[in-house]
Amino acid sequence: MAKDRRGEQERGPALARRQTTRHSTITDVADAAGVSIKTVSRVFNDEPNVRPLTRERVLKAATDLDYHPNVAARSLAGRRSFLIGLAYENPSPNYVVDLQTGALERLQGERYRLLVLPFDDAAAASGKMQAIARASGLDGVVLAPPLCDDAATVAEMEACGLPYARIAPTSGGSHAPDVAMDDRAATRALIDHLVGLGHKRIAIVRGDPTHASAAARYDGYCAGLEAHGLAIAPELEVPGAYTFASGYEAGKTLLALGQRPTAIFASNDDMAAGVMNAIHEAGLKVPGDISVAGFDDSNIASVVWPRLTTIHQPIRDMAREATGALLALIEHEETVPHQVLPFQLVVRGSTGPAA
Amino acid sequence: MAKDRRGEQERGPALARRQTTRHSTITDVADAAGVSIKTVSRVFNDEPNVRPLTRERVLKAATDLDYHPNVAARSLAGRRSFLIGLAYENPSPNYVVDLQTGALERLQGERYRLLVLPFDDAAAASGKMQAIARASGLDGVVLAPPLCDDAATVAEMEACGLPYARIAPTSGGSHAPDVAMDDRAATRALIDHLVGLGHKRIAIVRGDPTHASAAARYDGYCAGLEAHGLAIAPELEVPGAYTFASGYEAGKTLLALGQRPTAIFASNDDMAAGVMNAIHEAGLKVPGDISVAGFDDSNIASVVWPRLTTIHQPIRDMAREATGALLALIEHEETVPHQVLPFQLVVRGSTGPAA
DNA sequence: TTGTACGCGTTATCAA
DNA sequence: TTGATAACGCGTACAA
Repeated sequence: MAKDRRGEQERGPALARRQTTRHSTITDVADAAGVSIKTVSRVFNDEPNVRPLTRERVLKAATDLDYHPNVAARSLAGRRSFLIGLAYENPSPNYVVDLQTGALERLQGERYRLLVLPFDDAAAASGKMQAIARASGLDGVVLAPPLCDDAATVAEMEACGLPYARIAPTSGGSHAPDVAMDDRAATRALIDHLVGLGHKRIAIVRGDPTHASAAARYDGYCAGLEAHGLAIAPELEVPGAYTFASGYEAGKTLLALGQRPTAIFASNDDMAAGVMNAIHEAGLKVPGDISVAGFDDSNIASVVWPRLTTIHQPIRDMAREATGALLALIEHEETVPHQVLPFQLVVRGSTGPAA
Repeated sequence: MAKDRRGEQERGPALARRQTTRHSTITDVADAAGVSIKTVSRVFNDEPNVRPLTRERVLKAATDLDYHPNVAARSLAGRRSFLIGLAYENPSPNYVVDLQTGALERLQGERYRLLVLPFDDAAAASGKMQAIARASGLDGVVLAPPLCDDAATVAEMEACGLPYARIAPTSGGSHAPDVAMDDRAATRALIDHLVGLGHKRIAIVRGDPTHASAAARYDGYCAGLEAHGLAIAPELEVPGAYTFASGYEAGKTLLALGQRPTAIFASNDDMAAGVMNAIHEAGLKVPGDISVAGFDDSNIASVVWPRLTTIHQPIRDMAREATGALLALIEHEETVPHQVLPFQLVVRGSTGPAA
């Protein structure tokens, strides 16, 4: 008993709103191919137990009818939305786009789509992730730093049971898969580079203390100095907030010192650009008078003058891998182990021999 | 006859996958409030004809049960996904994030969610918008430049009947609402500024010819020169591609000229940064030797040294308004008229008196 | 290897 | 102002 929907008495007033042609459904395809809807379903879900010939008939019918599975129906029946969220609170556009690009790369060719979830700060996200996820029907969430280190958010995710993965986390309390980079070792490599150029007074502009990466980079800085037998001078450590403006202020502070540093390591590129701005304003030259190094290798690093020596952080790669881990979790409920991706020291024009 | 779902014989093997608690449904709320599901539906859709008292009872029950409407079911039954796409092919992270921020601002508090749709170029998008929209079940799409000027894409959108809005379009053939800015007038304002500083040899680095904005800005440049009785010298017009690298090359070309310009207008900030890089490398000073101006007021403009004099383009505002126009189209089928948003000349350190 | 029948949680129709 | 009931299009047991 065919249900005979799709008769001539089509287009209820509410339905005829816009679409000129009714989209064909799984039933249409089944009828056209002379099979049941279950078989069509099997074909479109790559399930086994379909004869190649049958499969072809179905595919042909689908093509002829320009059939595309209805996402909403799939979601409802299958209890999954094929929607994943990317949550971040990072203020740097370069970073954000890298993040998105990486996630999207992994989703390429999959049925999953990406919803971007920007937050002003951890407080704005805290306690709301679950509600947002439910309101949007998310199947899972990728948490970028520093959100992924926010205790309240992590606790909430653990409690509500929604699959999630973290990018470059540094805090614990989570059973979620994650992809990270060794910020400490990377910073050490940068310090080694500076010391190799003859620098002995190396300053640091520290990152936003709420980002765990700030601590890791500071650790690397200290370890680097110690390894080379250099003293850690308190006046050469100035606070920052990972923003251009904070780097600019930090630069001015350092330039006002009685005995200036010969090199400044800014904990990210945005701050390094700010530092350089302050140096230029003071009429000094980079790297002639002072060398400057950043961290991230974001777009800004190759756009300022001189271009920044920095650490290339594989943000895209991390986002891609984290998304992959999330998919594995959602689809097979399997947790891929903690991954550490390699960094790269990129030497450009902003660092040179010590004066 | 209550259907008695939600009995004790819960958790089919496939269902029990993750969630510890079954989410309550509209039926649960209806039962708890002693009304029919239709009434609950009315309340949650702000439909009329519900007694205030009844409404309250429903709301109370919903709160008690932590009820949230199921997105998939809503989409299926209502034939709308509450999902809109933001399609762009812009390579500048600053621009992209502004775009997203603006769109999300408008979506704040609405039921709609945003799907980002980046494309490598117009060719990658051409002919696929409809398929993507269907595959993701989009209710509508916001097209950013230069995608919104791609003839094939526009034609496709017009043909398939999916609601869409355009940001700063310059091509025709579309009935969609759009929000724009007067690039020509803005460029004129910039030229006026330079002429006011005494410049007479003003060069232009043109934008990517596939972006219609490039032509508008060039027009403004010509109009500005003419208005001040200045000649348009062909050797002072060099091509560019809206990228940092193309600006850098253009800068070198202009510096190699027998008689150098005293000011360079780059058709966007990225190229202006490239031009400044070339000037610095040549050992010249900005603006002492040459003034440089950009267009967009993207993040890069306030991060290079000296900071760029530029045109503040209200990208966020345009994205917000375009998204609003799209919502109006989707919800009320009403096309809001073409909007033109104001620009702003931002004078910073990169322009100064002619030498 | 294939099909039947039911359920997913809403919105929409139409009657009350 | 309300409610019963039929779609919406597909996944999934279970039967064949």
